[in-house]
Amino acid sequence: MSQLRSMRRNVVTMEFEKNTMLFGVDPTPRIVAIELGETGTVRVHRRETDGSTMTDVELFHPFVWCDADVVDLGIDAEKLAGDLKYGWLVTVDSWKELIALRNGLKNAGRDFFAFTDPVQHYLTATGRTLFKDLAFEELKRMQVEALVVATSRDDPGRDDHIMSIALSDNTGWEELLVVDPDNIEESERASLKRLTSLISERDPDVIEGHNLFRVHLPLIVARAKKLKTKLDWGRSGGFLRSRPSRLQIAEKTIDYPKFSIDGRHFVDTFLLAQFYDVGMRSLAGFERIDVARHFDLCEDEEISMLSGKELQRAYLENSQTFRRRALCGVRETRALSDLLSPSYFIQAQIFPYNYQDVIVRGNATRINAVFLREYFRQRHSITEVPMPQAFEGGYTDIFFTGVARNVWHCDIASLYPSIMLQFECFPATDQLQIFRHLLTDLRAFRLEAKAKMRAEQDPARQHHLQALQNTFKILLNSFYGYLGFAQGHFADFDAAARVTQIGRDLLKKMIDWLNAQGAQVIEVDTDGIYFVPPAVAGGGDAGNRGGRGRAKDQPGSTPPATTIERLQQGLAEELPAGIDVEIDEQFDAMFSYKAKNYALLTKDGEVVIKGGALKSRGLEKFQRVFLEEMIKLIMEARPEAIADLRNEFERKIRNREWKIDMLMKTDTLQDSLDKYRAKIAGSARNRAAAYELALASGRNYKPGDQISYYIKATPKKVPAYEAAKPANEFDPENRDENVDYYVAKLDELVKKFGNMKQSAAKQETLAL
DNA sequence: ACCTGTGGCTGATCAC
DNA sequence: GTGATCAGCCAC
Repeated sequence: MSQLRSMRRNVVTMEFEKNTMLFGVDPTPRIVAIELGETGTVRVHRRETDGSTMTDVELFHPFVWCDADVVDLGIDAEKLAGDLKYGWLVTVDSWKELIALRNGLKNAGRDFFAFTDPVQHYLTATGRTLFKDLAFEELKRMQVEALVVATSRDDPGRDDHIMSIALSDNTGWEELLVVDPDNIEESERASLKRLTSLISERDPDVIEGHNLFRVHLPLIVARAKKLKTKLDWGRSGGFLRSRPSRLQIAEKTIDYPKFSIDGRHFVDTFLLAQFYDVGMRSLAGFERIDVARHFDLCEDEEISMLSGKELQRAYLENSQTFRRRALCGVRETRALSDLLSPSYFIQAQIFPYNYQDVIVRGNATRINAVFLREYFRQRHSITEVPMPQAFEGGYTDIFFTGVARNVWHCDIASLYPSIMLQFECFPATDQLQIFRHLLTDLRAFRLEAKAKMRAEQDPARQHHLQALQNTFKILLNSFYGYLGFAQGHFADFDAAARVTQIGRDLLKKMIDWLNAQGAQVIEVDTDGIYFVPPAVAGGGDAGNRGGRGRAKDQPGSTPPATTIERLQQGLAEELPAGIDVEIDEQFDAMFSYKAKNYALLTKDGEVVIKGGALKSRGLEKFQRVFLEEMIKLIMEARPEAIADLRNEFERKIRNREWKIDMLMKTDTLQDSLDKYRAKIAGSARNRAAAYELALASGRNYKPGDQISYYIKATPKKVPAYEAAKPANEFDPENRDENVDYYVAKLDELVKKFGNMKQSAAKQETLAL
């Protein structure tokens, strides 16, 4: 009970959580799940304060927006306010009726718009959202992981079967179901039945797993089918369903079977890790071991890294190692979810989507859903999606390449949101001015949440406020994207074009002013400028005119605060009200290579590298490490040490000292293998190593899957895709990597970047 | 059925 | 060998 009370304390209700435009108009608290019920109803599951779950049966009224009256079809429609295209609303009394209505309208050739998801219908129509007044800790989250015996080529007669199913939940409960190797069929069936009854008993709101969708659920379903065992995991008894789905994460498209079950949510930490990495770009890979290592969550690395064969042996020996590995899996999944899911928990309180769907919907889609909910509430007509139109983006430029010393950075705080508000760049069709209101409120809320976070003493509440303000930040930044979102009902490409135009003009104004002050502008991207301050301002000279190492021990090279203030003040005077500029960082050196590609040496001696040319995953690890160390030497004005560095790397390649992960490359498959084959046949693309290996493997690779490979020695020079070999087939006892190939890569790097100093000096002489 | 935006760089391959 | 094209990844 005291634990319960402490959970409840983490519910921080703030004024802004009463904002109905953002959180929906209906305050019904503690809804944990919604599912379709008997005809015309939904079941609404709520968490009681004692931790139990109550189920209410509520009426369900799905709806369709039409562009005209439908009285001739014998259907009642409500005329909506305003004069936007979809000005009539037809409401029905059950999901069945909605499907019939949609078919009827389609057959009659009518234009209409309707959501496809019943939960979105219900939440939009009622203004409810999940999880209001609920602490994240009060959500019942269960973790699942099935380990399987892989069919090996050595033993083709044997089917895959489950070795174990590990389970845990956020109360700390754990259970491990191990299939008896001497009585597989019966024991496996019993394990699956036990799994189903545990789900029913412990009644989780959320079922979590790493690779839940692409690995564990399909596996469990396949075995259950074979063993004729039903998976009735629904809160009210429904069965597990799945359909193919596709997910766009930045430039990657991931195909996966989307599973659903009535009254509960599935959360795949593999997907959470993918989304996390879009912002951070710091994960080495997306297997659980990669992610756990990154967040320092590994319980026992050695155990986590057991190979499939070792694991299978441990299983057959029924060893303690096996049990530890199996449980370690669900513990890591739980820890990962603890870190990565709170932001989505908050978003589920805002957007009219299922928790599970809030995760997979894009930012702009979620904003669109808020627009439509508010237009629905005010019984206002809505637009159709506008015709897409290309528009220009941010201003990027580079004025100096090479090494510069004493580099400052200035940037405009939240450039696009500021421009949208200050210059009224709002969607022309937004007759209710939702865009303006939401943007204004979100900005105020974020400041409020930030201030409260700083003042908060309790770590748990502070954590919640951090997640909250971060969620607001992401939302704020997505509003500009929404203007240019082709599927947004209220998108406005002209408004988006105005935003970027104003942004480009502001940046150019700042550059001109800095140059006029005698500063040397180095690199510019969208909302920020790297520059060397004018000599009078800070004592740091432009570039490295005076030779290396000069600036540091010069008197006045650390500028008095007033110098920064003077420059910042001067810049501010160039800019309109509501556009705030800040000189936020200073660096000892900058290695400026190309637009969006540079490195910085911080005052603490840290090296920060930006840009695909310098740190892309498309480079092998040894290249990334070498580049980082070489650039560090260049920025530290020690270029004479580069030759030694190169020789050391060459020695390690020739002596085959590294593990293969230093030499291998990891590519993400973008197309399905069928599509790749078709493109090759039609000469629509070139062959590529990753796809050729995927095809040769015979395994069912899907878009989003990653393949690691290296280049093996071949008698003759052949294209990379012919010399590529999967990294997992690398034999450390009989190494066959092509050392000449990798040494040549090393030399290319030295040739390309080792010369940079010279070219820098040359440009500099010209510039000065 | 699903989908925020534009700008920029590189490596691999292939046609010329 | 050179340039064009595509795919993949990264900055903001």
